[in-house]
Amino acid sequence: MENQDIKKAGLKITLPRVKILTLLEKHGGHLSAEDVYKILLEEGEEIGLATVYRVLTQFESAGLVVRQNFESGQSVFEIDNGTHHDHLVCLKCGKVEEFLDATIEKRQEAIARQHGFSIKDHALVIYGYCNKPECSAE
Amino acid sequence: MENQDIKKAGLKITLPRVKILTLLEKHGGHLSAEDVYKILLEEGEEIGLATVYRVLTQFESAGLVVRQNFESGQSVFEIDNGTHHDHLVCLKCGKVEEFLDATIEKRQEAIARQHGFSIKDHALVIYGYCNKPECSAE
DNA sequence: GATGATAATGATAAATCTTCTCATTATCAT
DNA sequence: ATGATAATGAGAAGATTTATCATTATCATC
Repeated sequence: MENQDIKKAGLKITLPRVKILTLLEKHGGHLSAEDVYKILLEEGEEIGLATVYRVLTQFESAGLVVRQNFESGQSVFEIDNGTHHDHLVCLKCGKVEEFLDATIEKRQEAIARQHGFSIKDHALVIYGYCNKPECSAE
Repeated sequence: MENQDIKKAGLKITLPRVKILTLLEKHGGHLSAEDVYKILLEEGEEIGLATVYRVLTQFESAGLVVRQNFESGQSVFEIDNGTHHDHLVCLKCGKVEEFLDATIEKRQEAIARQHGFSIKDHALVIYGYCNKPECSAE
């Protein structure tokens, strides 16, 4: 029940917040603020773009969603289900796949330690061409 | 001699291009287009911001420089010395350190293969706090 | 269930980063 | 030196995101 998540974050339960969180859960994928705005408009919801940006940032602070900065120039958001993962992005069709590799995670910790960094976060994105016929060529 | 690099890229040797490439080599670090523009202005050069953006993009296409997209929201550029590496970024002071880990590189190849992706590029950035006293405290 | 303090919304303006336009200027092969 | 062509720079414009602020909704309390 996503309403409880919103409340736990110290935020009031409002229609825009419920709509946005529900959409992200339903969609499952990686949506930009503009994506969220357009989809909600198409579904007949009345919502402002500023509200979408504001709510997504609040959800990020609250740990409800995770922000990803791919090369596209705009941030995309996905539900934070608690399991960290990295991304593979197809440069042709934009498909995003997720992966988690224990070896890489461990090495990162070691590298941060070697450099005297206390690791806070990391972003690993592999860019390439997926195996769809129209993408694999190039 | 950087003039040869510019020529090899199929670009005419112009003052702005030489200035920008020289600055990046001299500085060694990671500069944004705005950084490059300001530094050149301070050095008394006459140059337009549009030219800086244009030239940096051309240099990127030519493989002379590498573009990095950190969380800052703006692209930063560094000379491409041919040796790929990843980055550690301090969230407090902005310090950037470089590293290369063979294990991680190999695992990425394997992961891309497993997912049917032909890997084109990747970006790994570890965010954290460096060991300077003013940064290491959370 | 009504009330009121407070937070949230949405339209718009503005900030930020980057690219485009186009008249002027510089480069370089001849 | 000349001329075809590419490059520059100033400003406009585009794209993404944030700030402003009057109006509206939420929710604890009565």
